[in-house]
Amino acid sequence: MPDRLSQLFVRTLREDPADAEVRSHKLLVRAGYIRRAAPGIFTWLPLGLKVRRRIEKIIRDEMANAGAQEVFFPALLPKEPYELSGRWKTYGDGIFRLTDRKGADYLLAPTHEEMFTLLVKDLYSSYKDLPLTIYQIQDKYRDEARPRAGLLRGREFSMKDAYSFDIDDAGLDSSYQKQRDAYERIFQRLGIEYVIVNADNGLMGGAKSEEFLHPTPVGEDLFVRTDSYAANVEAFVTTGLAEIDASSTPAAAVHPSPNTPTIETLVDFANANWARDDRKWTAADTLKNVVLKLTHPDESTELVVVAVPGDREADLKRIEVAFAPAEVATAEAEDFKNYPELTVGYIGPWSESGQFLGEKHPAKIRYFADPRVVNGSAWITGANVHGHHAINVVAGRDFTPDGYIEAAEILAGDQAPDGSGPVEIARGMEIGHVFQLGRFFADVLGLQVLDQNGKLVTVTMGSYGIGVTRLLAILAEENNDEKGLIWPKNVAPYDVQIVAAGKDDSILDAALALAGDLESAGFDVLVDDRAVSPGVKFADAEIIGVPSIVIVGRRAGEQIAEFWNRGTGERKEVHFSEVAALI
RNA sequence: CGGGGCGUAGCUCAGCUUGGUAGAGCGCGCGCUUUGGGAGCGUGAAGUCGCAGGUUCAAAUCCUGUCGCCCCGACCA
Repeated sequence: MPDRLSQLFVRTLREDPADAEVRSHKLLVRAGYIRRAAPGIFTWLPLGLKVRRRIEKIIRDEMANAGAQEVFFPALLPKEPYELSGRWKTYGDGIFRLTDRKGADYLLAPTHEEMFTLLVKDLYSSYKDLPLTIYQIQDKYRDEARPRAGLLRGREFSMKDAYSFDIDDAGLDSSYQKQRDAYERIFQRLGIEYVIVNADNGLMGGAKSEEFLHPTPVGEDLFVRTDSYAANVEAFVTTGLAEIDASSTPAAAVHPSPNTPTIETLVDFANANWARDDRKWTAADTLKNVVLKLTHPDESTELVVVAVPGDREADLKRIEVAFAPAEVATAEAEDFKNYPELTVGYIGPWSESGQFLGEKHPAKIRYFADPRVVNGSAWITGANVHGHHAINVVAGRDFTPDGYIEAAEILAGDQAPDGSGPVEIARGMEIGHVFQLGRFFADVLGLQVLDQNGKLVTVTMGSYGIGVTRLLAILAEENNDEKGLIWPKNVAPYDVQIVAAGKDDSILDAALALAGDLESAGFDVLVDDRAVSPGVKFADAEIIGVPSIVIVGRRAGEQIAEFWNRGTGERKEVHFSEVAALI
């Protein structure tokens, strides 16, 4: 029997919910697909579940094509595996923790690397068992500091996570490639635009890491791209900077510089008082020294100073990557108390007696610089004396950083590392992530197998995730108009929605008969059999977004219906027998 | 965690400045009419005004505290 709208558990809303901001969130709630249960946590109604199942179907298809087998882990897990991997701690407030009646600690899994690793360890012990790729589609839990945008960033979300297990790096490369290919097919089948970008490997080390980003203004990640290069800004590597010949640069000198609290005022002051012959000073001539507080995994803290050219902001995300696994925060007044060497507002690598910042220099504070601070570059920077700046402070001559890290923000127009020219910057939402974990989890959890020589070797792993409910939200975000949702055919909750438009019983009978025929022909059919005015039915059909709508009305007696393409808006009268071919 | 906004009927909101009978639209029930674009008329049910304390003869409204939600930022394998 086709589903009848009069019986379907759904209620459409005429107005946008007050707590929704992004389009997908508003429409999914208004059209009766989901309901909010708690911040970032949603209840799924029949329509929403149907779409979700259809997305999962496509993912399962492609996982099967890629030779991956489905398993299913609990969402509620004991803490021990996570203690072994260290993530019970490193996840911090990001996981939901709970305690059973005996006082034992549990967590709602944010992701399942440990469990997959232990399962394979449990069952397999020979190289002959490998390679293996297994996956699950399971709800994940993360206690996000701020859930937002409905399904796009929830605290409970469905994710397909796959893991590959190989004996050697070549095997890992091959398993990785299979999943990567599968991801491309999945996103293509779903009609979701994506870019593959190089990503940061995070805490777990490993070799390759690539993110599938969907370019969208509601995205949370920034990425850069050219025709041939794409990377998350976190993974962008600055290259192609040549050393500068500083042999004619005058010696560094300290000058008073009152009332220059910002880069802008400093540049103005420099041009007014230290004018140079060849050109004006610009922000790019100043060196900004940012004081950061590192919190190491053992909870110890340390202040470090990071230098970036004054015309760029320091990018904390990029810096975080460089200092991982330490956590990075900007230093606050409190933190400076223990560091009287630091003259806030006038911090610099050099003072009149020579290099000042750096592990082996008077301040004993580690000093790092962005690669743009090339040897020979000359800077206006703090002189470590209140109210004074130094000019012509030359990198490599007057100071040498303890190390170089990617610290400055990336700007549109920067050169791509592969030489393909200036990059553009865009916003994207992560929809998939493939990456080579390597042996991190296998090491800490002891996943080893015997190789051909009878020797124990540690297995190498890959991890491959796709956010299922996030994909659904993105599909809703991309496929709609002012009237409502417009689902792509392969994920729509129904193939066709039949609207019985007219009060005569014969119209409803004809609609039901047509529905029965279409269902027999293999279509998933929804019939609007309600005793409401046609306007209501049309409006609901539009917001629900089934791509093919068939109106059975005035000419039902002649077996004539109107076929309505929700996407194009095109409507035309056709004989009942022709409907199937149009769906 | 920092900044901003908001909690009044199932939903979207008004009322609060200036204290005095708790409202509208939509939705929901019933009756009649209507049936190709959220239809009409009549009638009805529905609210501890987030919570707690205080001021007052009297608090949705003023004061204090507290909880929650949304947005921006920080954060986000």
